[in-house]
Amino acid sequence: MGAADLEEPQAGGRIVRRSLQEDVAVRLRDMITQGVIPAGARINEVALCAQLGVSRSPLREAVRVLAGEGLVELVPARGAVVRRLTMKDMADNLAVLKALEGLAGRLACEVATDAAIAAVVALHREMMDRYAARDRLAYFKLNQAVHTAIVALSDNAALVRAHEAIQSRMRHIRFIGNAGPENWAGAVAEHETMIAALQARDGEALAAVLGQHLDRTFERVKGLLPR
Amino acid sequence: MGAADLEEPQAGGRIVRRSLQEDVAVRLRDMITQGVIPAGARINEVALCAQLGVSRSPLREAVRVLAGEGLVELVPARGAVVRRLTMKDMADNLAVLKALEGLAGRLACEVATDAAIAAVVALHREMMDRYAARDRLAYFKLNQAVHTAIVALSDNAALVRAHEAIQSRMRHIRFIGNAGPENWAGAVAEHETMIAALQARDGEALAAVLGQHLDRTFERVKGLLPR
DNA sequence: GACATTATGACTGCATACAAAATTGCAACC
DNA sequence: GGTTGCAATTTTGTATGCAGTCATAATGTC
Repeated sequence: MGAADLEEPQAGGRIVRRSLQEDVAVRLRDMITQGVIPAGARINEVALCAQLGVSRSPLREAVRVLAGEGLVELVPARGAVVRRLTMKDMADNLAVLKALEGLAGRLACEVATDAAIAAVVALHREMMDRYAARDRLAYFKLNQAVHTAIVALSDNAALVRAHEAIQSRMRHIRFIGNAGPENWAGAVAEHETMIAALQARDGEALAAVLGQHLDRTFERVKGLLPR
Repeated sequence: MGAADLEEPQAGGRIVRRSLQEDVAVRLRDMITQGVIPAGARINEVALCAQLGVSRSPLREAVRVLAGEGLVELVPARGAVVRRLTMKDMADNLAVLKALEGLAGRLACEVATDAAIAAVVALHREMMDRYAARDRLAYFKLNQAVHTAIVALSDNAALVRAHEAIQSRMRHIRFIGNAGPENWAGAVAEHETMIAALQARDGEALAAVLGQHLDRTFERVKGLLPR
């Protein structure tokens, strides 16, 4: 898993040099969302180094980046621990997410170009195809991509960053929630409504349905949390 | 400068073990907000290590944390660069901040205890004292503390974190804006209105005045930005 | 048998060493 | 005059070593 991503060939674009610690950071984020490293677990440096085939320096530095993002917590003399979300944390994050996506929705309807909206719609359609094929992992990734893309329509980098920070913290819960027998059809229907509001450029409606969608998502994954 | 902070003695509190990289991170944040390391500047590791009297490991790891927070940018093979805010970045951040503080204001009026509100009012009064004494640095710090405290009243950790992340990115602009001859009295008056709304537990009013305050703050520091 | 104490092992934090890449300076060339 | 090629130096990225700290198991005492 983790392959078959949505990377563009970027023929003429700027050349990208990547450092080892960046790759490690990406891998660690994936491992956390997929539960390979469970919430609350300590990160054993030497063990992970052996597994990933890197030395401790790039791993430690990658972990520090995740700490800054709030994905892990640094405990002195005890290393890094994957942050565990309580029910309240989840609710808190969702409240913030609602505010952010609401703002994003309103801005998107105001400033996005038709082409950009069309691109999101295309993403949505691809997601629907995956739904039709019952490809859960692909659906999950495209679902996240759609939300990220809608926020990106706002053309507000700070908003994108804040949104991504919160999303990455909740991604694990969503990941396991995605595997369960929740109301998949319901979520899909909400997405249809979202896209309709976006195409109509009705910011208020989009903000409202995004909020609703988040509330219901909360309901869907609620049972998976401690306390 | 940087001394005379508002740290509690924490006599009975839990013992705090601090690592070197944490201290370095704190120092770096201060250096960035105060412009000791200017926006857009590369961070020279060996030079900073010599200045701070630490080796490269803790410095690099601290820098990685700041990168995760979005304060600096990691450029492969070229180290870390202090993120530079364009006018648009500033506007973007403010839009998000408005959404966050609006949410915080509404929540605060709903859930905060009277004692907690009283503590914020006390902070506000101390800030007013500093204003009366024209102590700009102390005023600046207390001003930030008041905003942080109001957000903290919401009892929403995710909100606090998101707010802090954005605040820390704008802190430098505010710092230099604080030194200039802006409309200090106006800002102070807005703070009075804020506190009044808080004491009245009028969430909508508080959200509105927080938004206004942010807009005007933007006006005040607008001229200090590139482009 | 339960509890306090000590000893052992594992792990993190920091420092340092080495390798690879980039910046700088200079000279040659078009 | 400006650009290009090259070499020297600086700087970053990665690996490794060592000391301090924490967790756990073993030991001894009541």
